[in-house]
Amino acid sequence: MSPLYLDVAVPLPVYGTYTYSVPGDLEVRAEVGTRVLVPFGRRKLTGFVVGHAGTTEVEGVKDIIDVLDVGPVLDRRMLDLTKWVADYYLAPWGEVLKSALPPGINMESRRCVRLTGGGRTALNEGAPGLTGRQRALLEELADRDSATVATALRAAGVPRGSHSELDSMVRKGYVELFEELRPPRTSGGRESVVRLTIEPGEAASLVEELGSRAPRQAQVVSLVLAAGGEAPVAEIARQGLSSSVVRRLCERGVAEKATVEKARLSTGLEGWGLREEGPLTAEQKTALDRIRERVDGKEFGVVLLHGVTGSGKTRVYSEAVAAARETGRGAIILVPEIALTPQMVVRMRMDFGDEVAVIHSGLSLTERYDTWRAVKAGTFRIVVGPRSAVFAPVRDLGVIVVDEEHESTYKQSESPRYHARDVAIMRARNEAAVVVLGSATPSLESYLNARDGKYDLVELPERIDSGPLPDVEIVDMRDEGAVDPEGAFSQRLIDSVSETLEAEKQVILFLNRRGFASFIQCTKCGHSERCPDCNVSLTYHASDRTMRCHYCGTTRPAPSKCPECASIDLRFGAPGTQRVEKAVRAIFPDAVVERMDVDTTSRHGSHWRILKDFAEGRTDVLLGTQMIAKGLDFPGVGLVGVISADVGLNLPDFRSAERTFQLLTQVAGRTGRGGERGRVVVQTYLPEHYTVALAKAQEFLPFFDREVEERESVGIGYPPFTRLVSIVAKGRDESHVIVAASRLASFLDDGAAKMEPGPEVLGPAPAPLERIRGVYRWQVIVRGKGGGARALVAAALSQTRGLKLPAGVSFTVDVDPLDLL
DNA sequence: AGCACGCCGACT
DNA sequence: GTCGGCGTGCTC
Repeated sequence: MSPLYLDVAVPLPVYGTYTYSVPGDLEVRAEVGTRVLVPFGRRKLTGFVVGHAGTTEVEGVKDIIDVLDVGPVLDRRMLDLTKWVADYYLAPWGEVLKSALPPGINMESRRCVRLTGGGRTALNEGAPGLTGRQRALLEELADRDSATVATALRAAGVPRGSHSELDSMVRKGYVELFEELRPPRTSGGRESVVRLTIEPGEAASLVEELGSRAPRQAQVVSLVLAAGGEAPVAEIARQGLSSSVVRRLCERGVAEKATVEKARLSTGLEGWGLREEGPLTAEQKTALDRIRERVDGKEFGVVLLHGVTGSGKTRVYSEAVAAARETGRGAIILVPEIALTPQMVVRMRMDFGDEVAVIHSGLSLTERYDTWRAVKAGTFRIVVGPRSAVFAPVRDLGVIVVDEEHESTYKQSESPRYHARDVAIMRARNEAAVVVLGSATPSLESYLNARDGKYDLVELPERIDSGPLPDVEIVDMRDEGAVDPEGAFSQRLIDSVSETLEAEKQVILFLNRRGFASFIQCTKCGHSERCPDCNVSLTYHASDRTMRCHYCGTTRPAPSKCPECASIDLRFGAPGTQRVEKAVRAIFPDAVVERMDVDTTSRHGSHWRILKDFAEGRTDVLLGTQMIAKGLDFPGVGLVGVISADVGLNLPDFRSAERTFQLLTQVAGRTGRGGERGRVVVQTYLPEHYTVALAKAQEFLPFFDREVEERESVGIGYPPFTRLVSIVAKGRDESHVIVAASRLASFLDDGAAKMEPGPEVLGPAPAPLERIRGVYRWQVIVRGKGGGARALVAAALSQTRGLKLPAGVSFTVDVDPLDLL
């Protein structure tokens, strides 16, 4: 008995699923989990079959056009997982499904335009009676076969949204519109490779042996060796070597030809040779025992590894993956940014060879698709990748590693706003797998879960082969003050930089410039105004000279003198990296200075160029934002200077202390890598702030305890003691935005009153970024214990969606927001 | 997200 | 009087 109707989720910001009927000839193929091409309004797009229905109430049901897959691309588990993500993060299921699949595989129709014969004639005759724009459009189209309507109009300089030029051209018969259905990305996905069948050592001596006798064969062997034991035949041909050379090698029995899935790392990071490693430390062994126990028992569990970089976390990850493989299971290793973790890629490659697929931004859409298919097919059993790799279709998953689990890159900033670590935990729960979280500065929520026994906690001590902890000096800027005209440097920091440069060591200057918010701070006592209810800095609003709390909306007039010490010496904000660069160049005219922030790295590759120049000693002073806090090791660094530790602390956000501590710890770790004791100088107006004071000691635990206290004590508490949902109303008409936000807030208030325990509704208040490009933003925050806040918002949204709201206002919902900016 | 329909100002 | 701009609402 075939189902009559399909439930189809579409990848659009619409909620719920759509019902389609199935033509008889497609009934067998339209299984749950396949993608289907469906008519949607005037267009066609790819939807996902998420269920079957025997009957429907919906009128005007349309037929699906086609089934795009042979067999489901999404199995039951993946459907369940994505459904959970959609429900939990209040995101459309179709959007989640789309982001769980490789990008670029979905068909969609696009409206395209091409020149007609008449149009070409008109153009050749000088296009009489046409406007300049129409002419430009024809000329543009004459150059190419066809273009999408949008591209053609843009190229011809027609303002966005104006179709009249096009319409009149169509009427004249010069151009015609047609619909193009972009096909899914399919490529062969396979390629022919040469693989050495002998050991690398053996191969190396073979190169010598062949030497001048068979130079071509020697060349091929060394080429393949350099490529990591396997190289595409096409690559060898590109070097001007004929295939007969390869054939000889195969006949010789030292190599073989094979066809493989074409998905490999193209960065040349492969290395040979086994690293000499001692036995596991006691702590590593403990961690591994915990992991193995569960992997072997096919039991869900989470293990948190707390240890600094180089304390051997990567080795534990590798052993965990090995444990999974020994029982025939696969693994996923999530990394915050693949470009910054080449060591992880090399390590996994070395330990697991061609079982490993690496997903990185350098892959083309085709390569991503091919990799995904190969993972699904079981060709790869281990996937290393960023956030989205949590959805990799690894078969029989045994282990998920989340490296640097506290990193905010794991939270997607666009819909669906999921947190890859949390999705990983949910996926592992569903598939009876083990999650290994690792960090030197764990997130408060993970550490708390560990402390409370929900996770296994394993502390890894400082690595043995490293130098002593760097010496951290705090410069109290209230006493010392800035001595340069740009207001950036204390005399002590200038002296430290001079000494370091004289000793021919390198300097890193760090300035967390993420702060957009101007704040008012007293230069005498360091006081900055905070909200008594929310324990966050009040933000200065220049427009009406007020201080406002962005959580609860409290407003008070901006002080003209410090409320604590009555000083009138108040300052607004702090200098940014550009201003600091100017200062550095003025104070140290002979030093080679390089600045690294979003502005200097927008050009492709400049990121690497700057880091490479610094790593290789061509730069004396590297100045930058948190970009420089992560990634590569710089053994030549003698000093890390933090221009201001305060910028992050003054952000109106409950996580500002945690972020600052993580950043200070990370940036301090950039020095002392060469075995010598490094030096860190931190400038601050808040030397007594627990974050700064405890960062000096570089110990996580005291900070954790203190921060837990802070979070727990503010009202009903901040995460992880409560959970937040942030809703931002956005629109061009400020009064409409306020009305919409207020109405939503009262809706939520009513709902909260009926709940036990009732979540708390904060706001509406202007978002810290109150207006971006003419769009006003007002925020409502719901906080509650357990799933209360989420449930309340879900209920309110389902009602407000049918409710008449002021025109031109949309809501952005963020469940478990990492920040409230 | 597209895409169409529908309602108000400057021109043939 | 139309053309053409942009807001409002729907898509099984």
